[in-house]
Amino acid sequence: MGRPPCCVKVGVKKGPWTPEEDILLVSYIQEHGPGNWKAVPTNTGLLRCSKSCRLRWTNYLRPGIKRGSFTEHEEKMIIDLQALLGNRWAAIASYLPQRTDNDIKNYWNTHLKKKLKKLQGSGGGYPRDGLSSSSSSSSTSSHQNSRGQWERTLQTDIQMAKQALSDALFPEKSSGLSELKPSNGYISYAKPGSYVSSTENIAKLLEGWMRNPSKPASTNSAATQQSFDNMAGIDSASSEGTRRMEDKSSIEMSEAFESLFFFESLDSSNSDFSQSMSPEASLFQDESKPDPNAQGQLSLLEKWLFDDGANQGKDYQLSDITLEENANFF
DNA sequence: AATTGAGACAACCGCCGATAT
DNA sequence: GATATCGGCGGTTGTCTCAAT
Repeated sequence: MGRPPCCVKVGVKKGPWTPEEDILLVSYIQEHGPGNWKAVPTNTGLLRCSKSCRLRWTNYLRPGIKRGSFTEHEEKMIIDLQALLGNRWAAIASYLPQRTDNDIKNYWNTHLKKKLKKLQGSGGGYPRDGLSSSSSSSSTSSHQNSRGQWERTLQTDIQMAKQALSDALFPEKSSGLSELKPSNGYISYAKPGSYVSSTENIAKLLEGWMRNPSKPASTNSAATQQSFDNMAGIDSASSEGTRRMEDKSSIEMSEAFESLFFFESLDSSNSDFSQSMSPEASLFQDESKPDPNAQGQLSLLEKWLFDDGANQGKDYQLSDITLEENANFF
């Protein structure tokens, strides 16, 4: 018995969000924090369903989202993580905290699928075809092979995926098979400070909407400017949204909306924001200080990745890892 | 300049698990 | 325990942009 759709109500607006709607939503969340999405349409007057509000926030408006083209490093991480985790985009996104699961899913479907298909056709490239790693290949082979063969195939898959993932996550520890040099110096999990402000996201949206923003006198603090500078540097590779905006107007808009969209909730003391994130993603939320738990979980992952020696030769059971240790990861 | 097709991505839909009643 | 509700996730679709013709 499925649930009825949440938005059967007549009068619920669909389609692209307008800047005005975005402002309403962001203002509300700035005041109340994310969560209790059911109340958002009621309290804001938005003619959107709660789900739509949550999605808009999660995929577009929330702070720290990086837009634009994916770096080589990100791309490889996605491929490797997909091989390891399957189409669990939210889990994959937790390793790329600046990217949303929707973005990663889109990128996979539009770019990487084709790329991997090509690579597979040419017989080179990445060790695993992520397309078939999670289910299709395994299930197909399960029909063709005996159980033992299937298990061996799976073992090989796991080992290869682990190797690929370790290469991507810990290039300094890898065997150097696939040295990656992120073009922008972005290291996803290791630099909590790489989180960026949402101002540019909003500024992009609001371009042309407000031509004469009244510049708040107190918004040009060194901290916020630094934040924007960092963001601009990080996001310099982005093309789609950024190229539509002149640098000057970008800065002006960012300054104009700095006060509106400066999220105190980014502070680690605010738990609402973290609660709105997936457990995985919240690992990366704290800008100011590394999360000891995150460190611990990374260590666990690291341990698993590099624990081959100890486990090789033994009857290695994936389920041992996934059921127990993954329970700690996710 | 107009048309068209492909690519990119924002948004929707339906299902599931967790939780409240 | 049954049911209703909510938030979250993954698959899919719709719309927009841009390059090629």
